[in-house]
Amino acid sequence: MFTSANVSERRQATPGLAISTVIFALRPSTGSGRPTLWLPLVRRVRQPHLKMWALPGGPLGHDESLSDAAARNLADTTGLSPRYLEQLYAFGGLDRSPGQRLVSIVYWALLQQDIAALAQESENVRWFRADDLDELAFDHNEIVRYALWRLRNKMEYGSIAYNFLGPTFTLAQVREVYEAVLNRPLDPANFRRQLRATVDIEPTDEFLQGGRHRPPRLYRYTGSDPAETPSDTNSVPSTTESEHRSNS
Amino acid sequence: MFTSANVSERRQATPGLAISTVIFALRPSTGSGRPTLWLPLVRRVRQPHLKMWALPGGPLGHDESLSDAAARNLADTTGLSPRYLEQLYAFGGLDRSPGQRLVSIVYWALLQQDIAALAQESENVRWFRADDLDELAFDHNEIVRYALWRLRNKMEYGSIAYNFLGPTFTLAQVREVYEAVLNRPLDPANFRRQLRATVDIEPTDEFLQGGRHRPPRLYRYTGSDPAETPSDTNSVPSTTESEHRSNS
DNA sequence: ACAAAAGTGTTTTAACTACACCCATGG
DNA sequence: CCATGGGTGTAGTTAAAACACTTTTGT
Repeated sequence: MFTSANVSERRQATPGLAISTVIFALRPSTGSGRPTLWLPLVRRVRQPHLKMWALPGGPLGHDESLSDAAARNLADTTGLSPRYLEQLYAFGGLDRSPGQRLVSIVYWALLQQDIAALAQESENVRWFRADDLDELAFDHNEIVRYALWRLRNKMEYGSIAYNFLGPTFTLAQVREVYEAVLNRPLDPANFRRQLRATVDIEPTDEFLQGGRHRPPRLYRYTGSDPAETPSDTNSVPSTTESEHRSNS
Repeated sequence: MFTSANVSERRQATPGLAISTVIFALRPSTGSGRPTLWLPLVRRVRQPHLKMWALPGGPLGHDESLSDAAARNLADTTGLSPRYLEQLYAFGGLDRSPGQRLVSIVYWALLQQDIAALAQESENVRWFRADDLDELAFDHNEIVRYALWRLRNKMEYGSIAYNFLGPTFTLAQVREVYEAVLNRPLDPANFRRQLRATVDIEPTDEFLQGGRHRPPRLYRYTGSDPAETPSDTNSVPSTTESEHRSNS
């Protein structure tokens, strides 16, 4: 994954540059059927940290933007393309990687729930619960922890939840997403109202059939969808979600 | 500033990597005495974009962390050290720089008001009003715009305002900072209360003398001060300011 | 008809806005 | 003593939390 060069030499003119991606998806937990947060990791096939699990990543191609590289990580490991993709942070600590100095620009991605179910798994690609991970290669545990924090944070005033869902969904499904990510129960009544207050959602004429009870109405998200980190070709992140604490 | 190598060859194994820094400081505006937002730029002394103004920056040293490099940018241009320093974003668009492909990891910094007044200026280093800049080199206009957005955003629920101020300050000074950054007037009465509600501030026994009117009380900031982007040596940003929209 | 989720209404609480008002000091 | 910024009080508004309640379906 990472071009790890000859171990031993550390003083080098240019530090290595790699792109890695934290890929989140909601999948039914093994115990209860409730959806929980998972992410795919790849087993390292070379030194350093041979055979340990690590975030998918690799060097930056000459002709791809940073986000393109991240999307390629995702395609290479899962065969899928992300519903949501945003830069997380650039990690450049001196001792992140034994051997060559390595700077990693890390992205994080969200996959649509039903599509994520199609993700390929193999001997060297496996899904893990985001909450309790074993020891990963490099500083990847810390990176995942930070990505989780960002996800939860963004969840609280964002419209990113819909990126886990298909084109239509019930309000209860949205709530399930929130509960899975934030890891706590939410009041259905209040949650519904808050969502409806957000104008970015609109009811359809359809209802989800096949449930055990009263069929819930299906809704559709109407916000400008991948409105995050848009003009990445021009390299500037978007400035959506302006929080306000106005005064006077 | 930027290692701009031989123009002409673009296909190269490793893209160039540079660190740049957006440095904000509050200085008295030329017109009114009111403080406004300024930032120092450096004039480019080589191609590309010769003689244009640009963000201070340079290559990453072998032995310095990303934030160290940003702090060094700051010291090289202003002779000062930042009160606040945080990673902004990694810019890696394909056409940011004519010639070699260049990835810039950009930091942003805040300077303490009175210390910023000591900053060196020269033929090739000059301060500009953050709000109306001429055309800068590379994509630096966009970068500054994004940094401004982040600053204003963070201002609204953060404790970063104190980084513009000295160890003690009046509440009106804090308000001046907010007004300068957010660019709108704030109600003094309500502002005071909101600040006091934030427990991170504590009154001293002293009062600021020499004003034209009733002497205002001086306060001290008590929050964990540079609590942002702390363990950068270990490369992981901090997870302070958790916003909450709790539910149930 | 009954269980359970879908969906609505209502009370309480907290936070913020707007603005009137008093206080203390320099001129 | 008066102009001005420092500082306090308070009514009105808005949003959210808590929870009781009604509706609609499958079994």
